Formats: sequence, C-alpha cells, structure tokens
Amino acid sequence: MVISRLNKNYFIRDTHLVCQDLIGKFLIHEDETRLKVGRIVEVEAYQGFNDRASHAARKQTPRNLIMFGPGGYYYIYLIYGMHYCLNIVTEKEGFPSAVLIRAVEPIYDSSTNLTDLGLKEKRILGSGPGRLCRWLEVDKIFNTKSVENPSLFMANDYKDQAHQPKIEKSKRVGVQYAGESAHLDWRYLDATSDYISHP
DNA sequence: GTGCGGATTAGCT
DNA sequence: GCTAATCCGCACG
Repeated sequence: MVISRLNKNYFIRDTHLVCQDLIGKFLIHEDETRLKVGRIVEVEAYQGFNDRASHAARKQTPRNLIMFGPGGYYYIYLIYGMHYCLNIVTEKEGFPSAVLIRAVEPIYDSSTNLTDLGLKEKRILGSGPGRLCRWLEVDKIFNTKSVENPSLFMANDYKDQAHQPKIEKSKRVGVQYAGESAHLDWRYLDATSDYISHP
C-alpha cells in the first residue's frame, strides 16, 4: 500500500465522517531530528455553534479564531497550564468545528526502541490527548499550521502497519460542564485497540 | 487589573 | 475516588 498524506480537503466535510475515517490513520512527526509515528485509535468531534463543549460555542476570540476558518488546520491549545491538546479543524469556513486526537498507538519512535517497552509503558506514551502531544513533541508551534506542512501530518498507512479498526461511539470525556451537549456520543474509538484513553 | 476554571495527568488513599 | 499541579484565555468592569 502506498503511503499518502491526508490533504486539507480531507477535513473540509462533516466532522463525524472525518472522525470515523481518521481512526486507523497515522499521525507522523518527522524532521531532521526525529521520526515518531502513532496510529490514531481515539478521537472526538467538536462541531458547530450549538456544541456547548466546544471552544467555538460562544463567540469568536483570538484563541479559537482558527476554528472558524476552513478545515485542514491545526488547533492546539494549552490545558490546565501543562498539557497540549491537538485538534484538526474541519468543515467549511464559517462553521467552527474540529476533531480532537485523544489517543494513538505508538508505532515508531526514533529515540526509543518501542519493542523494548511493555503495553503499560506504551500506553503512557500515547493514551490521552496530553500524553500523545508530549510523546510526539507537539506544542503550540504547530497551532494554526496547515496539515499539509512537511513535518506534522497524517497518512493513510505506514509501512504496512494498518489494520481494520472496529469503530465504536461513546460520550466525550471531560465535558460534563457542557449541559445538553455533555451526553452526545461524539467520541469515536477503535474497539480492537489496547491504547484507548478511558477503557 | 483581577479572578476563575479548564476537551488533563500523576500520585496517593 | 480525590486532588494538586500550573498557566493562560477570557469575562468582568
């Protein structure tokens, strides 16, 4: 299978379709100093003006401005003063939406031999939105950057590592403050994966 | 300028 | 299960 990068147009469509399609895809940080590859196993949808869990639910601010533009750009913010969360903006300009990457299975790491690690240790690397950003060395430098930038991107395959995911939906994590929006089943995960953030 | 609280995590009970 | 850690965006005025 040929490795091909997901382009901006991939994200300019319904957020829930993007969520389902992203499960099993690869998230790759590659430059002169590192190569890290994770398989996406859990994401969440944040969609439109009526989603009270979304940063874009109230109004446009300097921080959430990128969410109001067209899909295909990263939205990365600092949470609780110490963890970054990685999102990809989705849909057409004017309908603020994004997909939060919540967990990846570590596939390759140029600074660590992953085969030396047990399941528990690999889970600590990639299970959870803050943990995966720490492992992949993703921070606000990539905020507002296009998914078509050369070093942080997603791809449909990585060295024949892909396999068929079993997609399940459930409630989003950590949004109990969001009233009506809190109970929506807008979290998508691969039920065959051992790397889900809240098993 | 001040104050509040979060799309989380780690460590302890 | 509970909570501290630790910063900044944003709402107030």
